Amino acid sequence: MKFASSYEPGEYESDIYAAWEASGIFDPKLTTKPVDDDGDGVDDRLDELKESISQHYAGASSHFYNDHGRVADTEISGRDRLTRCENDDCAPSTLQNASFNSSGTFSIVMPPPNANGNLHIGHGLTVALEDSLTRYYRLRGASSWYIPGADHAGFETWVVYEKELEKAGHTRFEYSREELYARVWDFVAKQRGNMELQLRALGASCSWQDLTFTLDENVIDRVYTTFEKMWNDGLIYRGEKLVNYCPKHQTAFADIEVEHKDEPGTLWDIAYDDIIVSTTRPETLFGDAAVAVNPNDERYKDLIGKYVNLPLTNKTIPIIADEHADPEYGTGAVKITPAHDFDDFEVGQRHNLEPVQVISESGTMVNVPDKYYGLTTAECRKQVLKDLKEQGLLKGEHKITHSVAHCYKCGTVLEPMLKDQWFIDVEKLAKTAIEALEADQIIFHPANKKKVLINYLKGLKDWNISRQIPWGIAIPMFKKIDDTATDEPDWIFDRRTNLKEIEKAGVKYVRDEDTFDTWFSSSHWPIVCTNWTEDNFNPYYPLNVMETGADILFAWVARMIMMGLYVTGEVPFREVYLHGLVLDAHGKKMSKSKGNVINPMDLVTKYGSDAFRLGILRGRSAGMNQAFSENSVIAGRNLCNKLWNISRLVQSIVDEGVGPDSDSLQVVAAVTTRTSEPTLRRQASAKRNDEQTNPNTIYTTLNMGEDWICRELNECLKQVEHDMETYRFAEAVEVLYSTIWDKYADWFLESQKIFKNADLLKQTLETILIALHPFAPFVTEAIWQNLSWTNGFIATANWPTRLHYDPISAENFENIRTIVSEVRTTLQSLPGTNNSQKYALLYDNDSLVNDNQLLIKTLTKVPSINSLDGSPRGLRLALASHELYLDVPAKVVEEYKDALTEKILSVGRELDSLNLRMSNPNYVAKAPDRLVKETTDQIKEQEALTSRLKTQLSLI
RNA sequence: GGGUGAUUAGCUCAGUUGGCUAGAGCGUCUCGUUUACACCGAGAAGGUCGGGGGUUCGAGCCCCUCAUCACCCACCA
Repeated sequence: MKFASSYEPGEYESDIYAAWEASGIFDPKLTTKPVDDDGDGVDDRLDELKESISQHYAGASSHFYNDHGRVADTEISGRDRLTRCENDDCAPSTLQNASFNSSGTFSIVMPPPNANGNLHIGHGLTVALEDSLTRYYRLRGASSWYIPGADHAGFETWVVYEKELEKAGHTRFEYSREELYARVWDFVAKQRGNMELQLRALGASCSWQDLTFTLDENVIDRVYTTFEKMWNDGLIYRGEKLVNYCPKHQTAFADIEVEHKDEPGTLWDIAYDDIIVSTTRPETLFGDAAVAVNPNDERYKDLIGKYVNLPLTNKTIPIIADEHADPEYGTGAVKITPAHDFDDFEVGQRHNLEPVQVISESGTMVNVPDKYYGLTTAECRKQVLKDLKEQGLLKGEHKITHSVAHCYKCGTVLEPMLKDQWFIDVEKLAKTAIEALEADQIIFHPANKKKVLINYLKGLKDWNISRQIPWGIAIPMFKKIDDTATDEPDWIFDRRTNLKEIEKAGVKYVRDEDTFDTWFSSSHWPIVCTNWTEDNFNPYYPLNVMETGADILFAWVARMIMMGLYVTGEVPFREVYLHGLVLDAHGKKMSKSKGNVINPMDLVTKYGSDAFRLGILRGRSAGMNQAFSENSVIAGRNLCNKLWNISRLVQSIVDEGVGPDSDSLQVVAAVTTRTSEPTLRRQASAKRNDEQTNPNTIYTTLNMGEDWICRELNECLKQVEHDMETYRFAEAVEVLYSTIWDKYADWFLESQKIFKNADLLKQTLETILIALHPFAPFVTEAIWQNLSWTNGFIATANWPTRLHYDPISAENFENIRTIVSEVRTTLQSLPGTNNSQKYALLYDNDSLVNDNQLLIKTLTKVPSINSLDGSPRGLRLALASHELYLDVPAKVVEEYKDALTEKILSVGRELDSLNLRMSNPNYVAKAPDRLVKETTDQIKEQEALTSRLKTQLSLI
């Protein structure tokens, strides 16, 4: 036997992944280049692919048996079969995904992890989700394409690199842009590779040949094309605007990158001659252009239009009226500093005030009296306050809480700074996106995010795409330096960003040193990953689904939608699945400072990749921030080991060579016949169409347990299909877990220790292995490779078709289960230990029990099952509506009396509540007949049970 | 200030358009080891579904209200 007694993931995972990767099964069946030999304008391979999918649905079986006991006609074509079986529970459900149905493809892109970083827990979740989807659709026959990516992570990487520079005693200012870019490129190249290995360890079935790096040439090319188009369309403009600027990193940010935090601060009252202004930033007073008061503020009405002296300077500034001033706040008078405050900037524009920049890009004071020149803002504030105090101009000081903008990376307080930057006019882009969203061209999971996104887009401001960091895609704009060429535009677009200076029509231009905001290039991700081009056939665009974190809904998803629509005229994806944050076991955010960070790779090493995937999907739903603990990974590990041992047992039975043809089975079958024979016997029904599975796998169900497991597996498949197509991953895992463990192992396999129907065991084991494969790819493949009768990879097997069974027989097995459970419960509640080995089970003229003695005996472990001779004795079982007794001495029965009385009371309570419901005339009149009948039946059942229990009690 | 979500067993969470006695994993307790698995088997305990009101024959689910928590956006001189 090849199977060890427990599954050790470490022994299999890397070999399995290597085999998958080498075989090329992760690459899509279709490329993006069309083949049209017959010239009908449709890609020929699409037809083939669709045909193979139809074949797959058909399951190529010549007969099938449905739940109504009829054998269907032979030779049903795939398509017909699909239609006919839709409501019949005998074929896999029709795939819900619209684009899958039309093209036979499934495409998904990976949100690119930082090329030179390590994967964190969020990546672990992303891969578990995306890979489960990919593998599911691959098994369903789609040409599946999971496109991996690596991010140059412009700002993140730059921050890391700059720290390295600092450590080495250097600064960025010692190098040119070109030198810095080259150095970071080398730095990243050296660090690269870890995360790609980690993706493999997580089992990501992505197409490595198509890995896209965010600085790949085709990416830059596409980004430049879009930029050029926008430039020509007038969507790009250069504006001197206030931007959030980090003095430490010396770059501007988009609004979205700014982190606001509530902090304690001070509001100072400062006398500007006759008027006292309130400010939290006294040091910026040198940049003041006015004092504003509310036009309706009676206190200051007479001062409007007058001039006051600006303290510590010899400047005078006007008092103006503006709604911006809130009479309720502070003194009601506010100083206006257009160059260093967003609101003030707007006030300044309204009143034609000249902005004066008093803080430099490195965060020191400029354009101020010599005394203050060169001080940092903090030093300057101190000095200004001191000087104001000495002059008696500081009139008040109030402690307040206000929100302050911080750099999301280093925490430095951001400085609003007046800068020339490239902006995108987002109005039209946002409008188009909103229309697409409102027309439901994209389905969101969770659904409410659509509304949230529309809300965001409605208030979107123009997008600053300039960044002053060298690590990124250079902005392809050049500024005229030749002043004599007055007819030429100041700025021109040109792709030659490898050159610092260019010449065009005899005029010299110099390149803008800035790089693009990474979100600008990232917004092209679905376009560049799928190789979408203007003139190309591409069955993979739009993507079927975009899976990413809910936290970057605005930063990324919104921009991909706008850009997709702008560039391709189509939405970039049909559906969006957003996952929430993975929190620690107590629902707290993971952070280095709290020390509660979980490294996914540690868990993979400890418990295996599958265990991690199962564990992180458990209990998780779209868009929710949810806790994660090692316990759920342990549960996943246990399932893998369980499955391994299930397979071990099945293989050992198969090795014994028993099957429907063998003599031994005939003997067993003879003593375990069905209580009810189905009207027609199904036959040769489970032949598979794929040569990767044994074409001789044919089974016949021979007893109730076998029919029952087929029914349960069908039900499980149906649920998993539904869950996958509605993105309910946790539910899919849940139903697989309980089907495999609680049903397949605990009942079916236990019963197969007697019956040993090898062909059915093979068939059903394949079913559960394939169904679990999307979630636990390694263990299912390891088992598949170890089983004696399977061929090829399970990763490319066909999704199971429904199993055929006798429904009446399947239902009868439930009776056996009830009997067995009650025997077990009763025996355990009797006084003493090892009761199961003490007392025999007695039955009276009961064919179900008579025919299944061996099974019941095995499952309950009672020493014997005997026909009752003479009058009843011992303890009568009550819940099962069969006349059964445990052969227990009178003395023991006596001790069971209390338990019995309690049981009668509890059944009585239930009966009361049922009767109460029926006594309500409105219930009978208004509730659906189905429910009323159900209640009536229940009352009958409970009454019968009560009377049985009472009889039992009276016997004692 | 605007918005979104949450509140169900000791812990973490399911509970799909309202409909059987509200489920799972982990934890707890009892019993069990003749070879698939102790990463196991059999059983058990544990919830007035955040509070209050309403709609309904019927509410964990729908409506109103209150409370608590979390997150997002805007913004606070």
